[in-house]
Parts: sequence; structure tokens; C-alpha cells
Amino acid sequence: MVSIYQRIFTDIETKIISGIWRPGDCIPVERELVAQYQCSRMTVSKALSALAERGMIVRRRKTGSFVASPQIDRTVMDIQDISTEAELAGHEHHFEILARKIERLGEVEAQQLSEAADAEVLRLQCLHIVDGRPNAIERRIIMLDAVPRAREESFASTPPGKWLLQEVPWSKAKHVIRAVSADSATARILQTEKGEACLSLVRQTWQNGRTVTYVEFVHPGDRFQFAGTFHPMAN
Amino acid sequence: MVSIYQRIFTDIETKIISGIWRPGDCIPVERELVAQYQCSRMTVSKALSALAERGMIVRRRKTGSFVASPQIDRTVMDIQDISTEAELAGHEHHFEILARKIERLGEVEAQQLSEAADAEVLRLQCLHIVDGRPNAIERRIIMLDAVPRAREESFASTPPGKWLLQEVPWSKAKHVIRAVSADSATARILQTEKGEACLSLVRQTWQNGRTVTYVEFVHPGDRFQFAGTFHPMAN
DNA sequence: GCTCCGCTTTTGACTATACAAATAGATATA
DNA sequence: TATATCTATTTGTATAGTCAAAAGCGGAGC
Repeated sequence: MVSIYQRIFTDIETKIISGIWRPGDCIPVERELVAQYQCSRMTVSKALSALAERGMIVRRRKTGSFVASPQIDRTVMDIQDISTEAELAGHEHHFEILARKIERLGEVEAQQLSEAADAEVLRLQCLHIVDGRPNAIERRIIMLDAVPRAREESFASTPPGKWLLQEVPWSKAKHVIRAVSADSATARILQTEKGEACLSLVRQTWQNGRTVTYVEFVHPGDRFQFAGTFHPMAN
Repeated sequence: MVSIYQRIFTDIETKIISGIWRPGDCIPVERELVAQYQCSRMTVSKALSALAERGMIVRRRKTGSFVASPQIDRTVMDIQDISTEAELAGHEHHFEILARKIERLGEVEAQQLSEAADAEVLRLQCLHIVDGRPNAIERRIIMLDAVPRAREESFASTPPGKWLLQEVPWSKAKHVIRAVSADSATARILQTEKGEACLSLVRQTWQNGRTVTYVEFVHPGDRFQFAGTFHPMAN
């Protein structure tokens, strides 16, 4: 037995997560939702306020409420966009696509991702360069059945991470951060030495239970760190 | 011009953060707050619901609302208690205090922490052992003016992190995660090799703008990782 | 063209009230 | 004594309204 407020909340949330309503779309104004759910304005308002507080929608007087830009999660976002963040902080950032191919998932990887072994995927390898020095290797797998539009995307101008964030709305994400020693291939690409301590971030992202992407970033330890400030209250 | 709802929210939040109300304390029931703030029950309810949603208080029918156990931040908590988590996951965990001394903060460190150079601190070094193998070195500084009770605490039974979490309520926390190579002292303690990739987590915690503690955990890269699953909605 | 003014829509905050659900504690019953 | 039942308290959800603040829009006047 769910409350009306919860039903409105999850209904709208589902529409956003499933991609039916995309970022920037306007959602029905309170008046319309009141009519639709046959409830009072307070109830609708409570649901919309809760969605706004979680950053899923943005509310503006007179114009109505809109689906916000995807975030996955604020703290995750902090981690995710360190490269972009560096750029905003005045560092020059660009990237190169080292490899791009479409293939089917192998046995081992399929098990790792809990996906079917014959699933078609786009496999990418990118190098991120900040202030002229290699900052990260990105090895990414994109599930083509979940994101068919990736098939035609060249990723020439937009890095895959950013592109996916625009393309695929919210999702669940799992992160693993480890310290690893650079193998020779990695060391060569990152212009560092074999055995050098590197920071590895693996992220798997889901949308409605289906894997969207699996990515590993490897950063040279002397040129990179994750940082974040957390405090209980923003309001 | 702040709303009544926000005033109630921040008033209670302040009392919890400042430690006036400690975990487990009961907070005034809605009826009392209505009288105190001369507002309607809905307004009080909104403030308390918001506090509950952020995990600062727990609400129970008939008995009232109580200050929840400190969390700092849920995602941070996930990172923080990996050792404890390992224990819950069936691994045996214990720790040793390697060093414990009270001294005054040196110039360099003082600058690093943005604190006064002559501030009295408790300096701790611990070794965490999981399943018989060294899992982390913990190097910690506790500001004694912020946590005077640490002076008499031996940390024989409760690890410093856990003790502080019980002792000092919410706070702001800053995290930095890096990959570092083990120096010889670290390698010896962790029973690994010099130059081995290690994961370093530095955390500085504040309470009302004053530094409470500064700690660095160094984990051997082959025996440790941070993991976390995030999803937008819990409700 | 331009600015200013008022109208209207939409969200934000709040009130006063109602009833339902949970439950601790007292009371009655086997 | 142990168990079932009642009762009072507190939170949870919802209603139906009010007033205010923000902001887009159009028209009047220049």
C-alpha cells in the first residue's frame, strides 16, 4: 500500500530514468498532476519538492518544472568529472581515441559484467591528456543493445563518458578504486615507468537493471588523486 | 528571510552537530515544537521529515524522534568502514597501536591542517590486520582541544576511527585518495615490498569549523580496494 | 523601436483540520 | 503468570484553502 505522494514520485522518477522524459523536458505543472491523480496540491507539491531536493528536477516559478541534467550521484559525479573539473580549474584537457571496435563479449568478461557472452559491445580505448601530460587511460565497454546510438558515434569531439552522461539518464553505478602497478603497456602510454603506482577506478553503470557501460580509468599515481568534500547539509 | 521550516531544521541540526543533543537523545515531539515556534504541525513535520530523510534523526510513532548515530556521510561511511565491513563479511579483524604520544603541532603540519602551530594533538599510529595479514597503516592526528576526552582514551579495545565516530557527531569531511609507492618503513610494516603500489586515503574532519582529526590510511594495493554502489533513490 | 506597468501563471510557504497507522503502556482476562 | 485487549500518544498522510514571491507576457505610453 503506497501513498499517493510516493506513487507520483516513483511515476515521475520512472519516466525520467527510463528516458521517456529527457533532460530539459518540462514535466506537468502541479495543476495538471492534481487533476491526473485526483489529489490535493500539497500532495503533488510534496512529491515534486522531494524530486527537486534529489536533483532530479528543477523547479521554476511561472515556467514550471523541468527534468534536470543527469548526475548519477553527486559524490560519484565529483569523482567522475575530475578530468572535466581539471579543465574548469584552468588546465588544458584533450583526449585521443586509441582504439575503437565493435565485437562480441568474451566468456570471461561476460561473467565479470554478468551479461550474455555473445552481447555486442563497443570497445574503446582513450588517452586523456591534461596540460600536455598523459593523465589517464580509459578502457571502456559500451553495451550496444542498451545504447544503440553509440554504434554511429565517433567520439571525436565529446569524450565517451560525457557523451553517455548526456545520452543515458540516471542509473545505478558501482565503483571500485584500487592501487595497481603499471604494466609495460600502460607505462608506455602514460609515459611513466613500469611498476609505477597507479590509481585504478572501475565503474559499471546500469539502467533499469541492464548494464550500460563498464569502464576502467588508470591514472598515474604522481599526477592524480580523487578529492571530495562532503558535508551533511546543503539546503 | 528564512522560512519557519528552515529555522526549525537548522536549529535542530545545529544542536546535533554541536553535540548539545547526542546520538540516542530524544528530540521534542511535534506538539512541543509547534508550541515553541508558534506554527502549525505541518511545518514542524516538514522540518523533521527532512531531517529524517538526511539520516540525522530517526522517527518512531508513539515514542517520538531521536538523534541518529553519526554517519558523516553515507558514501564516506562506505569508504570509511571497509575494515569493519570486511569483519562483517566474515573476515577476522584486529588492530595494534604502534605509537601513541601527545605533542604540539609542528609548523609544516600546522599549515597543512590550517591550524595553530602550537596546538596540542594526540598522534597515533595503528596497524590494521585482516585475516592475519596487515591491511592498513593508520597515521592519525587528533586535535585535543576539539576532543579533550581523547587524552585519557587508550584505544585498546575500540579503534580510533570508530571511537571518534561515537564521540564526535557530524562534521564536514575532506577526502583525498591517491596511489603511492610504499617507502621502506611502510613496506616493512605492511609486510610487502618497497615500491609496491599502495592506496592512500587521507581524511580531514571538521566540527563547526574546527579540525577534529586528520588521518591517513595506507593500504597495500594487492589486498585492498574501495568499492561502493550508488543509486539515486532509496525511499 | 524602447521602457514601465500590471496581469496572470506557477511555485513556495503556511494554516487548520482530519483520519489512519503504529505502538508503549495500562488494564482486563484466562 | 501469561496473554489478550484497550487506550492514549505520536507520527504519517492527505485535504482545502490563503497569501506571497517570482517571472513571463502583453499592452500603454514615450
